Amino acid sequence: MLPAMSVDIKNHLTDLLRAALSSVAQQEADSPIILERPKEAAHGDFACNLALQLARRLQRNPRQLAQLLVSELPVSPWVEKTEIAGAGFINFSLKPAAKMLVLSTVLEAGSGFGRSKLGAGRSLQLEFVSANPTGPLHVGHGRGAAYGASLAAVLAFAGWDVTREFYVNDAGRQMDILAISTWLRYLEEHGERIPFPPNAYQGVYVREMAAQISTAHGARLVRPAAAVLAETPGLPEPERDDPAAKSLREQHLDALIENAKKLLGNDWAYVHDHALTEQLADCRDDLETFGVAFDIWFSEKSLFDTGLVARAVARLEAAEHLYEQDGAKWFRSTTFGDEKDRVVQRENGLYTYFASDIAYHLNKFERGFDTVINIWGADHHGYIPRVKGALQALGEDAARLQVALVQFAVLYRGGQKMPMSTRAGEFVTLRQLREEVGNDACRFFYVQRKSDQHLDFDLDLAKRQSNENPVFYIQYAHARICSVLNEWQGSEESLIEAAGEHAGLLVHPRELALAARIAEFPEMVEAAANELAPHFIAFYLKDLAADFHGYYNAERILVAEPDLCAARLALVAATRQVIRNGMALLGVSCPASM
RNA sequence: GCGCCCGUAGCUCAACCGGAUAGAGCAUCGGCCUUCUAAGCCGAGGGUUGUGAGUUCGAGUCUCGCCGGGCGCGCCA
Repeated sequence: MLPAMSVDIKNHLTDLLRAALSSVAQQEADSPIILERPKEAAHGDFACNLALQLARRLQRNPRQLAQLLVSELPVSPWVEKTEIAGAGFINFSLKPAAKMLVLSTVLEAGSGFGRSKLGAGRSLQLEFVSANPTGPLHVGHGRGAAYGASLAAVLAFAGWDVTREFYVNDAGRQMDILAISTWLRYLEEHGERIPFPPNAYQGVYVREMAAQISTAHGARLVRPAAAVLAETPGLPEPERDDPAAKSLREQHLDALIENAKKLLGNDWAYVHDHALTEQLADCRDDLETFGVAFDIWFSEKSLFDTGLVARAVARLEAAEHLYEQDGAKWFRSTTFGDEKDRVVQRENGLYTYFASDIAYHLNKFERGFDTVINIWGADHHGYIPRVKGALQALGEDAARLQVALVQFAVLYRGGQKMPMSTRAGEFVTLRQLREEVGNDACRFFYVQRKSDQHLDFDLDLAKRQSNENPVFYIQYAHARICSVLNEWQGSEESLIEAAGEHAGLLVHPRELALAARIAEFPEMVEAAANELAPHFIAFYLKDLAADFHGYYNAERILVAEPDLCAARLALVAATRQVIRNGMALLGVSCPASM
């Protein structure tokens, strides 16, 4: 028997071409050789456009060059024929046995099939979600979570050493607003009615936290409301929507916070931390249920506590990238291609969010990751030049930072766009979405689009348990295979044996197509990793399932001839394995029966 | 106004450093279950890839203009 498992057909063909190339044109021997899988079956199993690529540099007719290359190709036991087609493509057709080599590979590798060394163990940090812990995650966060988790899985499978990180914005004004919102609701519970500001957090979860505090501390945190009200400027009329009114409301809220801090003393920190802990726990629980896990929850506050923010700003200052204007410190980001310079330290001495973000990114780089990837909402795209600029100014190689932008997801129900105003607290939470359509459909729907493409999330479709729903289509293929293997009741080992010995019996066009699809999986993983595009996997799985369903309907698997039956079982068992491996990357389950 | 992203079948979207006749699903129409799960399969129709030029053996893909849509342009986070 031939050493089937050790042969990777694509590499094999590349080697053949490389050899031919060096004898035809020594000076071009290092040119990249790309093998494609032609869409058209008549074009063989692999196609190479090498002759077309090199024709001009070598000043030769592409077809003649292709002819030359073909005549220099070493003989291979796996190649049936080599043809020159079209403008100068070299098309390879493989012997049926060569196309089935992959079955042994899949069955032996199992859940490891498709694993790649592309990343070569290089360290990579992936930061995603990083939502403010000021309320439940909504459907927009869900897309970032699903995309990030799938991408992390793909990159890890492709050989990177991946660290998944959530940046916790626990230091800013937003957290203070959450704390004041909680305290005001608490006061309401105890009969101290202070008008609840329209720009505070309106959600029911705030009342829930207030109730928790009441349960634990009774009325201990009640302070006379009049004292707070007396020192806070009045709110403008609710109808007013002009910039001045908006500004007044923000001032009012800030004043409330300041007064509350004074009134509550240490209890302010208690309310603040309670709210933070609650929301963070809720967020973590939400994500975990969604199959999204993080290795590190990185606190923004810790950057201030360790002095890193001040240090980063000082370093920028020492490198003369800062200047003072109107009492504030500005980073000259225009030097690095930004539209305008940015404030890092305000007139009141407080650092901006940008300053802590510089510190955070500096910290990421200092931790030594080879590559740092941020997943941001597309509305943050204008933020990229200033962060990269700051890293450059600090003497870092900004190219180590990549930013993947995720567009918004828009929910549709009954063909109608669903409103998602966070202000009114009517937004759909990730939790609601998950519970409505289920984790599997949720994860899959989020990643079946290119991430930088707007996503229309059709709730009705996601819930439908029918052929219209791609998740079920793939899971159904898996369940069917389980059912067949169940019926057969043989051992896994015998299938590996069958794949090695009888795979040559598989010559039906659908069998060849299915095997070719299976063989493509490792390439899809690498492509998805390179392009940061887990949606490749989603599309691939749909194609794989389609190939299987077509085969299943056309041919019976459990046939009387034992060798043919075993070979077919090996083929579908390999299909099942690849479905599992692919679905695992997307965080979608594979039930054995449906 | 400036910057970034997008425009592909009736709808939602693919298209692997530019490759051969631009592909799927849904929807529409016509077929397939006494046999391993019909949540399936087979077939048909449906396109000047917004538009005009350019680059080259070759452009949905790259460059420029125009048209249309989204987002961003705070001492907010």
